Amino acid sequence: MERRPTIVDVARAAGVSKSTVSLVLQNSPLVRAETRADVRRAMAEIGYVYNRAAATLRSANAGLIGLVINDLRNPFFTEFATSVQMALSARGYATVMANTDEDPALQAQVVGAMIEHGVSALILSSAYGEVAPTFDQIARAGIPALQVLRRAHPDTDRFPFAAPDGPRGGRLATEHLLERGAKRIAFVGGLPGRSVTEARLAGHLEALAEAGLPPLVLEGRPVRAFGREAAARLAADHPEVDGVLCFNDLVALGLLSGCAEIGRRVGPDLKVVGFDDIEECAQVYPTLTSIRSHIAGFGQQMAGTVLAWLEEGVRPAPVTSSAVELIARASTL
Amino acid sequence: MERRPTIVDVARAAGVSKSTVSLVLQNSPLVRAETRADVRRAMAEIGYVYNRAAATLRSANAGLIGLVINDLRNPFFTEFATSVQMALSARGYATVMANTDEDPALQAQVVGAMIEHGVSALILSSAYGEVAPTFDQIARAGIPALQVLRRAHPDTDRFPFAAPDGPRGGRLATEHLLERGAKRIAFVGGLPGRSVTEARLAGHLEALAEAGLPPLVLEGRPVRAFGREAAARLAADHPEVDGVLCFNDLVALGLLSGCAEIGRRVGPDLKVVGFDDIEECAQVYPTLTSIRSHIAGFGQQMAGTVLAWLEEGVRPAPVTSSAVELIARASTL
DNA sequence: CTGAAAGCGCTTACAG
DNA sequence: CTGAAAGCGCTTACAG
Repeated sequence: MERRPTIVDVARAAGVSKSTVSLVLQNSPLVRAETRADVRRAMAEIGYVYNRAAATLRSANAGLIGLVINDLRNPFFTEFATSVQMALSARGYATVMANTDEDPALQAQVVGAMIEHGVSALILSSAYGEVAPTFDQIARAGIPALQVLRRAHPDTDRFPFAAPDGPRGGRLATEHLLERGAKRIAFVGGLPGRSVTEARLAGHLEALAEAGLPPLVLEGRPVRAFGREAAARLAADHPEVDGVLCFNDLVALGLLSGCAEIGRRVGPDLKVVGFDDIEECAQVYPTLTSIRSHIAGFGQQMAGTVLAWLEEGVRPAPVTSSAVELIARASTL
Repeated sequence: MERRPTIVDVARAAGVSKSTVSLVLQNSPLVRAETRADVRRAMAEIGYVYNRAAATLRSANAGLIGLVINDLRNPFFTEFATSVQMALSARGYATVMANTDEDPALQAQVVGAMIEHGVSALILSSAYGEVAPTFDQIARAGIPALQVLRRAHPDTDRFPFAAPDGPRGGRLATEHLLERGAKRIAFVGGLPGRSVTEARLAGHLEALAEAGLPPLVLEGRPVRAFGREAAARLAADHPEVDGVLCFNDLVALGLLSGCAEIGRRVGPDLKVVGFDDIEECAQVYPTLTSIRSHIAGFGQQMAGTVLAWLEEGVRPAPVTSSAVELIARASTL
């Protein structure tokens, strides 16, 4: 039957040894240009396809990176994951991707599967909770693993962490609301005790304290539905609130919908700032002021970071914060 | 150095031969329960991790499925990809996922990389355009490949195609608009000549013809920004239009924003139907009537279909349409 | 039910 | 620059 051709077949067709073919495959400078061309031609002729499984078995680097995401349906994480994957692809790596739906047990399982598949490194936007099983496996496998966006495991020496600067973003947003004349500001959405919530809230509370204003925090799931609910709750329970910093854009977009529903004008009556600046912020009405996390760029950077670690042994700093900036739009006019 | 343990180490620890270990790994009924337990215990003790690259080299099925998506940032495709990936994961398969950003050349490249990595099968929501390089490679590799959502390659005998029922959805949406009293209906968004546009439009035009109404089609990119623009264009150029079927939910959501912007009331003044029923439809204000494609269920089904093909040789029918239904909400009240 | 042997398709020293 | 040989960690018949 039509067995897939191997380097032996290529060697025969090109009239060289299989070692030479292997060297050509690795772009080794040891092979003469002419020989290289002969070999390449032979490959094309007989339809040779490189078998990475065999190469992996012998060498180690499988050219596979694992990407684990807590919520791939959330557009923020989708944008991140997509930009990581495309950057890795451009560097010749394939990406095994898995959504964990915020479930640490499922996360441990998919990470185990990825290790079996021989991923050379991992990028992990972890679920919260019992993450020991996940990280123990990674430690045993001894592969580079980068924590991104959420600091789920405290040992950042072993598992370096990188994320957009949450405290700075919280501060910028709050200062902006104050500049635009807000007198009573609420922080809406985000679950307590989670690293992202803590970071964003910290900057917010600092700026608020400096302005001599008391905090008002409405905790909640970081989803549209909560934002929508919050619009009604704010109007009913805290009518004096005239400025809102949302935990993320989804909450803010939900809040916008909720305000439209109850006839509250966003901008004049209630100033709203989102967080992350996903694409939709510029498309809704009114357009949404947000803290830009430059998530696509951040994803590309993480791809570069993990490959530098893997290929050149450049271990990233334990903690890295990437720059954020405020994008002012109609929701705070 | 700390070499990763192999089946030889397990065999030694358990006091059996490595063949036996291999059989245990494959859950072969040939091994006695007691022996199996001994082996499993030994594995746990020495921290054995299965090396799939080695297994693949010898056997073939790598337990890896390739998932190629034209636009992973679009929430409709994200939902699809995520549900496929999670269903595959539940069946013990890992997913190599890649976004092609609608670029057929990039698609050919990522498909080539996936084949090198030894994916056992492919699920492909293809880019449009020059897809021959993509499908030629797949044919040469001789692996099962399922076209989903978009019929990019005409040879559905070789590359079976499955998608939610576009004509039926187009018809249901149009009939609903008519029932709700719309007298002049436009179809907004979708690029001409593409399989999805053609399918949805076909059902729409049929239903319109049966009602004796003339068509009005505004072609455009299937994105929010186009929908937003379309709101203004409709108001200016076709003020008589009182019902709109959008190519997809993104266009419809953009249209809703655009209507809010120009102060046109969706529902009373203009009835709007989206297509696919992504999660956001139930969250916006006003809530959006849409054709539910059951995309998560569809994704799970596709995972099952490709595994049945791969594992049991059950080749799918050349063309499969999955059921759609209309979900009526406030945008057509 | 278990063991010994060959082989999957590469890469890696090691000679030449 | 090129070739012959060993070996990566499994699975697969084949005996027993």
